[in-house]
Amino acid sequence: MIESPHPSQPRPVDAAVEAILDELRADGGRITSGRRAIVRSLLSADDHHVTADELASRVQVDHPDVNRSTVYRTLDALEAMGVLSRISLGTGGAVYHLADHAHHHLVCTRCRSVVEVQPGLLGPVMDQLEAQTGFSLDRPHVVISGLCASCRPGKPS
Amino acid sequence: MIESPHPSQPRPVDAAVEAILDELRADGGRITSGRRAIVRSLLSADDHHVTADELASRVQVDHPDVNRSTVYRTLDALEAMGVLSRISLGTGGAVYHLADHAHHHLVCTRCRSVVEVQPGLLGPVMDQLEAQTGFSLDRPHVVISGLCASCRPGKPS
DNA sequence: GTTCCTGTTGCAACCCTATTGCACTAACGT
DNA sequence: ACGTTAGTGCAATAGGGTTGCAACAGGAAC
Repeated sequence: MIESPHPSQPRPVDAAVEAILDELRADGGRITSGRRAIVRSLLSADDHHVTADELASRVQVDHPDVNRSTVYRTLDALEAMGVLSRISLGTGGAVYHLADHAHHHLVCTRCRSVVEVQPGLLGPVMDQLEAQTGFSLDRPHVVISGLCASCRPGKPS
Repeated sequence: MIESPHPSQPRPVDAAVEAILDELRADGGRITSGRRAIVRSLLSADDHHVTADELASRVQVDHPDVNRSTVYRTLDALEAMGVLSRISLGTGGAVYHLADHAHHHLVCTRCRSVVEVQPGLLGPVMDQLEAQTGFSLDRPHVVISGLCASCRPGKPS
């Protein structure tokens, strides 16, 4: 990993990592190299939805000494702080994404890909559901399953 | 279990059990006492959402020799035939309900109670989602999580 | 009624995701 | 530098479900 030649212009990812770590510290938590690596990996993930296991594997490339249970515990801590959301996709592992990136989820039951849906679309219906049932809906965690365009019957492979 | 004194007027549950078993037979399957017990228990469940484990326990009261894996395999078979739907509630076990009883689900993340929502309400939004994303949504399996009225913060216990 | 083919079952072992108890380590306020 | 205490690695455990295999049993054909 080559560091930027312009330390006075930190990469946005680095700034975001430190911002989250600061939250963690402000919450009475401690900053360890493992946690820094986990947060960095979380932020630099291309797809915004990572499972705990994927994250552990990625982190362990550079930090083989970071245990899977540490990843789980760190994710728990970050979720408890509201920094990220844990989305349970039904089958298989849960996925995590940053909480500031709010949306609903469509997940393909065959290829397990996740498509994000703007929260606006479901808003009015959710309001109506809440009024009818007295539920307080968990809007960032809404998951609707189905078959994505490529997995629909009639499509090749 | 006392049988009806009027065998010419079978109880509705019995008729429904045999109807499902007939489907199973028509599909090339065989009818066993275990399967009959499982289907009967499924149909006489008061709440329409049973987990595989609950079902196994109920069946084993009268049929202790019916194994858990048999329950899973029978439920799989019935689901494959479209007789029932398996709903994955996120955390904890999946629940099953009859497919002819279509609805969406709100599930409380605290007490795990399930409230049914008429399919009509979400229909238009689902159409829109499908058009936008190319997904073919799994309408009977829609689950939205949240806190039910009794578990909302500020309520007693 | 018997036979035979094949679907079904019980059992135990296993998989996957996640959690936990415990002894040890290390962050960070002082 | 030190002490407190949060965080960590490790191994064991839990929950929910699946699977390989040998034995068993529907039920169509005779």
